[in-house]
Amino acid sequence: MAMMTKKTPARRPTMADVARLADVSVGTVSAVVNDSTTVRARLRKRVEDAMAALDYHPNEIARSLKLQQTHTIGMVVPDVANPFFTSVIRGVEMEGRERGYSVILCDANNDIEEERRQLSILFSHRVDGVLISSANFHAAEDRLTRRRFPIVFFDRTPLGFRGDAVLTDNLMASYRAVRYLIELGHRRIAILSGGFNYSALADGPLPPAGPRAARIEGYRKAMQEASFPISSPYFKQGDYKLAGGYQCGLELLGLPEPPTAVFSCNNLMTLGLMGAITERQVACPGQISVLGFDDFDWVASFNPPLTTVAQQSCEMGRKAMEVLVERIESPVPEGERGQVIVLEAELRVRRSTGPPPREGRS
Amino acid sequence: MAMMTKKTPARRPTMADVARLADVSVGTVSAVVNDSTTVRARLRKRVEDAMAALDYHPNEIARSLKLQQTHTIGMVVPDVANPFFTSVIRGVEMEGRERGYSVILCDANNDIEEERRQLSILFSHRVDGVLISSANFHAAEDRLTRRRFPIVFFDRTPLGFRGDAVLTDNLMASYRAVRYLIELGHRRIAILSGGFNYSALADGPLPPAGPRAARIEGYRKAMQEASFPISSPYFKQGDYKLAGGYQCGLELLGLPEPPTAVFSCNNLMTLGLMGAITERQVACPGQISVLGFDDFDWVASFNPPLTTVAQQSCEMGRKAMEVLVERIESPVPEGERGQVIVLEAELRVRRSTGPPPREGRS
DNA sequence: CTGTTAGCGCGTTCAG
DNA sequence: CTGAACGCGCTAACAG
Repeated sequence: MAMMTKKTPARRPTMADVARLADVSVGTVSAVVNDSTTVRARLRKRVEDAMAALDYHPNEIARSLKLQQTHTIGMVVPDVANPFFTSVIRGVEMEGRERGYSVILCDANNDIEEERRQLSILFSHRVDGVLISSANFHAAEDRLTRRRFPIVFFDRTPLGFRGDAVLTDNLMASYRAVRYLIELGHRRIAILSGGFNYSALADGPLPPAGPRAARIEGYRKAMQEASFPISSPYFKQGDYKLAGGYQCGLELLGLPEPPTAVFSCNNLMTLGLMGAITERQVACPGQISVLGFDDFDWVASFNPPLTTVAQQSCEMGRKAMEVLVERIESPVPEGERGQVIVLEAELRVRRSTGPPPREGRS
Repeated sequence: MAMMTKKTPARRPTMADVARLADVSVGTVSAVVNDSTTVRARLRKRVEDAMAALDYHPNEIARSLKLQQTHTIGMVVPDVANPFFTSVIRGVEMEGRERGYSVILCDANNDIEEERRQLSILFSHRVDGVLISSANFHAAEDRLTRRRFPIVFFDRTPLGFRGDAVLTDNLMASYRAVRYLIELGHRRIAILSGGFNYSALADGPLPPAGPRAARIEGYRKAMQEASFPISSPYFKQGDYKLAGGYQCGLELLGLPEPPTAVFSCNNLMTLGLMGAITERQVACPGQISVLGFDDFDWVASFNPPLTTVAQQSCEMGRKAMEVLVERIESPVPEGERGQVIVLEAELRVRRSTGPPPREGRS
């Protein structure tokens, strides 16, 4: 029963098919596919016609097996839904397209175990390299960097990192942001930072040392330089998520002496904060100024339009891909350090920041 | 010169290496990798240890070549940066992970020529199937559906489509949205729709028939049912982008008799519209109510929080992947129609909608 | 210039 | 249960 099922299941044309139709050898077909110049125009034409007639697409899998390279790279991000990463992905895509690389996208979902699994799958697929914003640098560095496998970190790197990476100058970015607030006349400035939201910390010896520490440090530096105290009720740890920003916002607003400005280190938390401000009917920037990290379409349409520090997210993707391809095509010499590219962020002043209210001045 | 470059360039362990180390045959190693039950526990253990010691990852490329399937699918979206697609991608990722498929992401950038190229690359990579929100159904349908290549459309489909697809019930969604506005007492209701922004239209016989037509139709139906006139100044065509929404918003607000409510068919245009409203200092929802399409983190944090129609974007991704895998693993019988899954959207009432101002009532 | 052929790493058969 | 042999589609080296 069911004898003739799957007989010739829509087999895709192979080089041999093309060769047969064009009445040449597979070697010749291969030559025209890889456009070696050693094929006469007439023959080439015949081959190309045959390819078109058969709708032949070279089997990249077979080619990969032979050439030992797949023209595919893996990209693992902690959260595809975060607009920052979305924008980086876009940059990677663009650059990849131009350089002939496809990208396999993996969402690690901020889960370190998942990340390990994803990496393993990428290895199996024999990607030529990996782009990663890792939740666990230690493991990733150990498994990849030491093995001389082409890998470029972006957004986050481990402490004392020696490989290739593309990063934002977070310290300078947040320093400038807070300085701007200070110049506006603010003195009671709160910071809404992320907490350690990675389980990675439980078992890894290295702290994430991602953007978080640098952003806090920039705040600290600016405050200290102005000889302003950093009072602990103004130092809030969120969860990098909307809910945390909302909660911290309510707490800040409920303080006996609330801050006149808040520097929010993360886009999602900024949203939560604005939600709290709107709900409590506090005037922004009249009563409280808000300066957030990351700039997207929606921040300018907010009410009020948000002043932000804009990372060059798309550019970060492009550069990361560029460096990766460079490494793939000419591996780094023995014992050489990788290159770390640092991107500047830009302060975009809109209307959520202004001078502090009267009673807020010294 | 340079005699010994690339000598053994960090060769990855192969099955033969594992077999040698475990002192078994490759056949046995293969058996444990594919966990055939025909391997004794003791032997299996030895093989697994060897794999771990060598950090062996099965070569998925070789396996793909042999098995004629890559466990990889291609996903092409018109715009990776659009939060709607981001969310769909997330769903696809999740479902793919569970079912053992990796996804190669392609951003067609709303460019039809680019889409064609991406599809060709995906074919070359021998993806097992494709998920697509196409800018050009005609070409895509022709090239894929007719060839019995597993493909699932999402978000947008061609008119009279007969294959597999996962869609939102856009007509019902917008009908309900507009009805809600009508029940609130509005009568002068404007619609902010997208225009034909795809060059596809120039050469294809089929209109995109994406969400656009259905959303307009829902509006028309609700208005007609209430016997309200659809006045042409209230029927705005944007460009699906922020700038277009802003521009249309200004025009709407500048009308001698401005609408008391606006139904915006696209998330980016909603943002532009809100920008215009904020800038003109028009009270929302006091003077004008706004109801937008698509629901994301930021809409609830807006001032005022936006009332929206929420598509099940993540679910759309999951379902699309589910159907695709189903097709891959058991191809549709000759002549059978594909299945079209329709997802309901949900109205999320927040504070950007309210009754019309006094002078707006009949 | 063009044809022929040996693997790339793996899964599968088949005879032990 | 094992070991050897073949072929998936392609590239590159060599032979003509």
